[in-house]
Amino acid sequence: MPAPALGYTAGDLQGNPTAGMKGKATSFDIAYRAGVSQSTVSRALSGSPLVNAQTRQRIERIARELNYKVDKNASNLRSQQSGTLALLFFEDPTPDESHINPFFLSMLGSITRACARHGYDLLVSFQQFSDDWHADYEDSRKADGLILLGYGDYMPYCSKLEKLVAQGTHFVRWGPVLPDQPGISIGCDNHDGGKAMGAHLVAQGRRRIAFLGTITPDCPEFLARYRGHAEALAAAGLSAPAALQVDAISTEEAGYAAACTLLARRQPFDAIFAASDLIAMGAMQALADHGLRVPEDVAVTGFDDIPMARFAQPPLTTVLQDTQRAGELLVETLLRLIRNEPAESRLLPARLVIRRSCGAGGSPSARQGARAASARSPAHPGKTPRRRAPARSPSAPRPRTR
Amino acid sequence: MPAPALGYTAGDLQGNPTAGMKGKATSFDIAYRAGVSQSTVSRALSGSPLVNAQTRQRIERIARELNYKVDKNASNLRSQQSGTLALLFFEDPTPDESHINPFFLSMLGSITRACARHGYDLLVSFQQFSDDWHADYEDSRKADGLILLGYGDYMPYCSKLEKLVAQGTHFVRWGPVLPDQPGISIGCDNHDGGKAMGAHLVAQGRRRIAFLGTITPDCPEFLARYRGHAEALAAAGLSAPAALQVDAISTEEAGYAAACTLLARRQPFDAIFAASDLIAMGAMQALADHGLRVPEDVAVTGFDDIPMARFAQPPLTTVLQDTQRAGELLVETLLRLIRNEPAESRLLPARLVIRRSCGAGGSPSARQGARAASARSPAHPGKTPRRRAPARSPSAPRPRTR
DNA sequence: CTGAAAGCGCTTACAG
DNA sequence: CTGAAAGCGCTTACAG
Repeated sequence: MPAPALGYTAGDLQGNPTAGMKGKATSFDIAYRAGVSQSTVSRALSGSPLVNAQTRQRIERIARELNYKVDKNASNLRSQQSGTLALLFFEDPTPDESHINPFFLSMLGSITRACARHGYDLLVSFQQFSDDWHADYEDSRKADGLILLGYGDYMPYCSKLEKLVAQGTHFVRWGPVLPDQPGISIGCDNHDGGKAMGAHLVAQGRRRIAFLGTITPDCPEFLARYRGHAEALAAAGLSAPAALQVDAISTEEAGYAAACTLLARRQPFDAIFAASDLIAMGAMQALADHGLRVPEDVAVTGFDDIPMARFAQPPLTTVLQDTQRAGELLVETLLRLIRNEPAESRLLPARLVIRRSCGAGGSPSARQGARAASARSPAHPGKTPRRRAPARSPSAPRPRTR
Repeated sequence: MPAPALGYTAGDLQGNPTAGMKGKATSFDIAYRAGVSQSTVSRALSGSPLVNAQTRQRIERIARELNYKVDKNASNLRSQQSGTLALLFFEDPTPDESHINPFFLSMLGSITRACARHGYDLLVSFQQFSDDWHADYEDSRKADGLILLGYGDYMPYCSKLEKLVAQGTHFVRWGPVLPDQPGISIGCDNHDGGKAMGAHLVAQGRRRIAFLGTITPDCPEFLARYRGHAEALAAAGLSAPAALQVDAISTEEAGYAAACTLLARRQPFDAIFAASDLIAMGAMQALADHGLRVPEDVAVTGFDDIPMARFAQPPLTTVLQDTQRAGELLVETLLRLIRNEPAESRLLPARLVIRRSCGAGGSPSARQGARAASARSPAHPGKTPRRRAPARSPSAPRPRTR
């Protein structure tokens, strides 16, 4: 019996396209039906220019008919790359079953999309700091590189980053860009954002501005926001007294507690700059529970512009971190690293988003009117809708005396 | 020169543990150093009981020293499974760069954790309905099974599910459990949740209850909520008039628009049951813009209990879908499918979460008092905090006349 | 308990 | 433009 012509044995491949096919089709099945070698099938399907156009079409048609998909495990093994990026979340403050920080969730969305655009898959994993995460993904060839996301204690984190660098792992990290940072980071210009917010509150006539958020070196992002803020105050001849700063991690609970602590200190204040929106939401809750009005009694602002910031009552003035852009940049940078192209750390601009919680936008009297009107008229509708306060309305500083 | 003893050539492996190692270590490297065969290394590291305890320890130590990790591509290729699940999101209504529904984000969190608990990786992908998603992941052996998540037009979706079933793909889907559903679904008991909410609003004394949310068969989940609601009304001798129902997909924008449409119809109503929290948040915004108070003029309730529901002003009464449990069940069920164990569709109980937006909890007079007090006293703190309204306080029905 | 060997399904020099 | 061959790094019968 003569040896088969093209390196495969006919086996049970005769007959109609799918009859007799056990399990998934392989490139040999396609080759047999197309009357070419398996190499040619591989080339045709991977878009190699070395294939005759007609042959390619025939192969593609057959592949479609057989519902053939290249086996990623085999192709990855052979080509020594995975076509996959791994996203590692760190949730140090909330290792329990609680909800994930919505800001990171937004990042997740944009990273996922960016990966898809670049033809990469995304492996997602939630990590504890104790985990031996630094090695797993790239070493086991599940991913070509890592994206690191999450607040967290800075020092232990840093030493893990060094290990990653030493191992030659490809990674980018979302976080503050610091001088002696191991590896590459993409972050938001926290200092600038904090400064803009401080200046804005001052322009609104606020004079005694509290800051809620941990400002130890463990929390370099909050620290940078605080420093920018303090700089803006100083520029206006104001100070950021220690009595008006309370530590808080980025949760509503911490924000609530921090605001209560602040209130218990009995120091007058007319504004709260919270280091994150979550903290701000908790603080607003606490203020409401103490019978204080936002922004009439206390202006409250946050940082991040998470989706629910718009839906706070009143809508929360905050600093937008452009997660869309961040996700794209993170993925792009990581891909450059993987391809051994030059790549560098980057700071994304922070943008002030002015809503009503800072006292800008809809004036108090308009609010007052609305309230009075609504008291008169229970739910029968048809009134002309009040214009929604535009997100970025210019706002005259309201002078305040304490 | 004698042939090497154990099937590998010494190569550049002499010297200290890592010197001379090009790239990652392989099981052959470990075998060489441990003085055993590569097979034994593989067995030891995969936890086979067929390995001498001492040998195993030696191998494990060396593997640690060399920072060795099993190559997933190779092991997956060989064992024909990936140890990975794929999570496919469908975002039909919002194909743009906008934010993802926070409810699904919560699910993502719980699914990720459930996967980790079971030792699986999670591949995440956002899909358009047009995509040929039904085949890709499992066929290319990137995942052992799929988790399908997302609202969406029901009919086209359904035919894709049939295709998946025909192909023998392992998948579970989050969504309504319907009689002639292809494949396995895990969902929330939307009917029951809607009924509970309807009954609750009636018990609060509300009589003309609007429903915001699309109730065509395209949206079987909203439809089920609506039907449960209507059933509760009927049980109380009330009706759910068509004039008080407005279609809306699950976004704040749609909720805002739907509430405006409702108001423009000039039909009296004293409550809005929104088919989702996002719709409810938008509706509350619209009501506020029309000078209507929640809950004094209109009670508003939602569905999902997304994180920001607690932070609405007033906090939103809603129906909790237990995403923690759902994620776990989704993963567990899929794993059973993959292992060819019996598995079945399941309905998770819905739980009413009572906050202030429905008129229960903190009484109007208390609110009034708080407001008056706050008007008197600008931000100097130290007052006794008002008790936060307990999440599930028993509430006497407040009679209402229109 | 251990080793020698086959083979998972590809990609990619190498040779024409 | 195409084919024959090697080999990616494992797992797993098979034989002792």
